Amino acid sequence: MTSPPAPTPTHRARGDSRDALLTAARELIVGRSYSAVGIAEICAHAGVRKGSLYHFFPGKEALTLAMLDALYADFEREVLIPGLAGANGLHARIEAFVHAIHAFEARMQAESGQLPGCPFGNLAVEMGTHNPTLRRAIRGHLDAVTAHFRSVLDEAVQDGELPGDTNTEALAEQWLALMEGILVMAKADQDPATVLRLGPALVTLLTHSPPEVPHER
Amino acid sequence: MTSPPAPTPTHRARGDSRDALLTAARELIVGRSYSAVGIAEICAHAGVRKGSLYHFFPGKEALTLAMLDALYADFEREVLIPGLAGANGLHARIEAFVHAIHAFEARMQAESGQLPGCPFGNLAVEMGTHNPTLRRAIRGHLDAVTAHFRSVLDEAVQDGELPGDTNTEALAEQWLALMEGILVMAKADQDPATVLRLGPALVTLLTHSPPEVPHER
DNA sequence: CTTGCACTGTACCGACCGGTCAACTAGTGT
DNA sequence: ACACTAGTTGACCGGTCGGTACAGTGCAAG
Repeated sequence: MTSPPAPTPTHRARGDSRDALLTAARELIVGRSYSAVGIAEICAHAGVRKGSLYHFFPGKEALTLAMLDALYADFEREVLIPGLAGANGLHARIEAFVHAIHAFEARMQAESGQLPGCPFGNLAVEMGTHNPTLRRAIRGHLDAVTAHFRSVLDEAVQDGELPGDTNTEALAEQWLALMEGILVMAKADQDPATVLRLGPALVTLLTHSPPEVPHER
Repeated sequence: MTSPPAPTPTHRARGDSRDALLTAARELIVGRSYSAVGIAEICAHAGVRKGSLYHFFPGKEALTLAMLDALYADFEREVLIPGLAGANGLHARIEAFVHAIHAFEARMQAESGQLPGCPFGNLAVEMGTHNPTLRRAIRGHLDAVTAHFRSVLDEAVQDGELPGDTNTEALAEQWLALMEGILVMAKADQDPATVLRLGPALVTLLTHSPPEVPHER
């Protein structure tokens, strides 16, 4: 423990260039988009030269992939878990979640002047048609979000707030779809109030889950 | 009628270059995205030289604006009106609309190999944060779609299918948001079946409109 | 002290971006 | 026959894109 405070075998001259690149890529790509942000701008924002970027990552796509992993981890820890587990009852949890998203969008707009919408949904739309690697990675993160939604719904079923035969898997996916749509609209408006205005739709969708018509086949 | 079939006063040597440019821009930009398609590619696809493009349009943005106007007009005539007015009853109309959207996405994927999602939603997401002109134009088209949804809901209220105090304006906006979200998910999946899988959420949302809780204030 | 190696800095690449320009072509009105 | 002009053409512009090549640079182990 008296040795220098570097647990890793590398020397790491000064500040971690890799982390700086990931942070810069996150701020810029989330604030704008994948194709609107160039390698040069990411490097400048991170205070790192291009050669270092290509030492740590094979290219822009790999950097973005790593950035998305870190972004999802933070989103899960800072928004998903506290926003969903904080309140009691399904209705209250939905409202808490909507307000957490609203707060995030409003803060981003205050900081950068732009309302970004959902970073994962944005990338899914942007790269869905011409970058299968990124598309699949994003799809995986969206699935992880759906799993969190589902556990909330399962709890609501156990507490008797939803019918026992509720298809929580399907409903969780619908929840995510509506959330993504709300954020598309908010981005089109560039107004965080749109999140609050459309939020009640989530309550309608989630508390009236199976349309009384049994699934005809 | 023995004169050449050109009713307009201009000479128009051969095929309309302007229309060819609009068609090419539509096919390419809808199939991929604004920034992924270049001027050169649009011109090549239209069989027109770059100089002609800049004769008819001041630039890429103006071309896209005109393309979006034509695209919305066609969408309204070919999908929105027949898809919504074809059936009787709200439930049937929703299902007909979902199937119309599914058919469009499946056809696009069969033709171009890519499932595009909603062209307007895509552009809203792509340009929302850094092209206010395009953003506002798209927002206008989305409003026009909402107006169509609302008239369907108003009819349902008049027919007694929805409560008389239904806020059809708010509900129409929620309808659009959910539809956009469904198309984001379908694009992330690159699978038109996602439209059908999530379609029932529209029925839930639209036939249970105001959560029985009166709007607390 | 010397060697090895992770990391950095800079110059450079070909391709492509949106956009400009002047010269040309071909119908139209007089 | 003439001039006018809408439309067309292809060469060209500066700038930026993602990515590459390679010579340093400084730390750590031998």
